[in-house]
Amino acid sequence: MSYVTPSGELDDAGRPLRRDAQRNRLLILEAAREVFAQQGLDARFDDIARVAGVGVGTVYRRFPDRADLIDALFERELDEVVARVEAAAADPDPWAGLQDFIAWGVEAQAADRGLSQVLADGGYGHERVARGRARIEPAVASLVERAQAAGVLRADVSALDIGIATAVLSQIGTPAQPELRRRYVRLLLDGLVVRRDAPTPLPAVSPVDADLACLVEPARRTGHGTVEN
Amino acid sequence: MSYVTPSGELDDAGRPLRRDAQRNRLLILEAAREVFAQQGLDARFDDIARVAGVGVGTVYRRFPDRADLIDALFERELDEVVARVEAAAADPDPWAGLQDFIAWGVEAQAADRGLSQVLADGGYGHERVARGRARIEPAVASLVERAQAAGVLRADVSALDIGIATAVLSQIGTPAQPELRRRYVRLLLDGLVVRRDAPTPLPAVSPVDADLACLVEPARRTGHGTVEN
DNA sequence: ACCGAAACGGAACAACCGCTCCGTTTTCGT
DNA sequence: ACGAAAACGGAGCGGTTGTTCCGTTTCGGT
Repeated sequence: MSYVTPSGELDDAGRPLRRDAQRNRLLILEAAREVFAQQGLDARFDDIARVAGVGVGTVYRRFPDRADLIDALFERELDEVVARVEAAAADPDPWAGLQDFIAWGVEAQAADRGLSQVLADGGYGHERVARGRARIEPAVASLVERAQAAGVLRADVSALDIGIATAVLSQIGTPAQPELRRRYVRLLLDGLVVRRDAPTPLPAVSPVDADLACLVEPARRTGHGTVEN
Repeated sequence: MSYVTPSGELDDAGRPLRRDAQRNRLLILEAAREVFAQQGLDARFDDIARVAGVGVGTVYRRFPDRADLIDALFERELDEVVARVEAAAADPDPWAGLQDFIAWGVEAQAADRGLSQVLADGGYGHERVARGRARIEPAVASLVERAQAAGVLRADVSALDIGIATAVLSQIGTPAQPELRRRYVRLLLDGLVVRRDAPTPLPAVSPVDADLACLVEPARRTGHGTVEN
C-alpha cells in the first residue's frame, strides 16, 4: 500500500517536501495505521513516533493536527470499504452478498479500532474522510434494497441498521477471535427464536447517524444529564 | 435504598463509625452510584467526592481501594439482577420471560456503565461482588434451559451468549434511547432473515467468560500482539 | 565542496490526575 | 464542659501526557 499522493507531498507554500521528509511522512503513516488500529484514534503521538522511528516533533511538524493524520490515513481505507460493498453487490445471490459484507465489515472493524471510529463518527478527519464516508451509506443502501427486493431481508431495516450492527459486533472478543464474532453474526442473521414465518415488527424508531456515533465515543453519551456542576 | 450493612459501619478494630463518618459513607456510596453509572468504574475519586459533598481524603479513608468501594456498592445491585432473572423464570411463558429479562438486562446496563463492567469482568470488586456474580450465571442458565426445553429458544446458545448479547446491545445509543436499543433486541430475537424454519447451525466455538470481559475492558485486547517494544 | 534552508530529535514545559499527609474540626465518653 | 480520639478537607507531591521549541543534522542547488 502506498501513500504517494500529490497533495500530501507538498509543503504549505506548494514546494515538494525534501526527500527525508517524504520518507518520514510515509513511515509515520505506516506507523499510525498500526497504532490507530490497535489503540484507536486517541493513541499517543509518542507511540506513533516510536513505531515510525522518528521523533515526536517530526510527527507534529508533518501533521500539526490529529485530524490531518487521520484524514491522510483513512482516505484509502474508506475506498476499500466501498470496494467491498460493491463486490458484495456483484454477488449473484443477494443474501450471500449481504452476509459476506456484514462478515467482512465486522472483521475489518475488529482488526482496526481506528476504522470503526472513523466509520461511526463523522467528527474525525477532514474533507477526504468525509467524502469517503459519504459514499458508503448509499452503497450499503443499494445492497440492502436488493436483498429486500429479493424477499430475503426483512423490509424494515436500513443501511444504517447494518452499520450499527457491524460496529457493535466488531467489539466482541479480541481481534484474534473471528470465529467468536461469527457466532453472533449468525445470531443476528438468524435470530434466537427457533422458527419464524415472518418478522416480528420492529419498534417504530429508526436510527439516525448520531446513534451510530455514540457507539464508539462514549464520552458523548448525553442521555443522563451530566453530574451536577 | 439503604446501605446500612453491619459490616460497612465498623472500623478496622470492630468499633462502630462515628456518626459523621457513617453519614459521609452513605453520601459517598450514593455519589459513587451516580458517577459510576455515568462514567464507568474508572471514574475519578475527585468527582465522587464533589458529588458527595466531601473531600477526596474522606473517600480514600473510607474506601482505601477502588475495589472496596465497588464491592460495597454492587453487592446490592447484583442481588437485583438475580431477582430479575428469577422473576423472568416465574413467567408462565418461557419465551416471554426470556424476552423480558433480555430487555431489562440491556436497559439496566445501558443506564449503568459500572454495572455492565462488573457483570462482564470478574476483576472488579472483591468477595461480595464475586458471590453476587456467581449466582447470576446459573440462574440465567435455567431460564435459558427452560426456554430450550419448551422448544422456543434455539438449542445451541448458552447463558453466556445471553450475557454477551445484552452487554453488547446495551452499548447502543444513549441511556435516554431505550426504544433504539429495543429495535436491536428485536433483531437479535428475530434475526434479519425474512423467514426460517430451523436455525442455521452456529460456528463451533462457544464463548468463555473471558470473551465477555474483553467487551468492557478494551485495554485487555491482546489478540493483536502489542506494538513493538 | 559549500552554504542556506529545511528538517530532525528529544529535552523541557505545562496541564492534569491519583493519592497522601497534616493542621483543623467534630464527635463522644466522662 | 472538657479532652482525647476520630474524622475532615484540600493543598501538595510525584508521575504521566500533550505540545512546543531550539541546537544540531541533513538535504539540495550552485
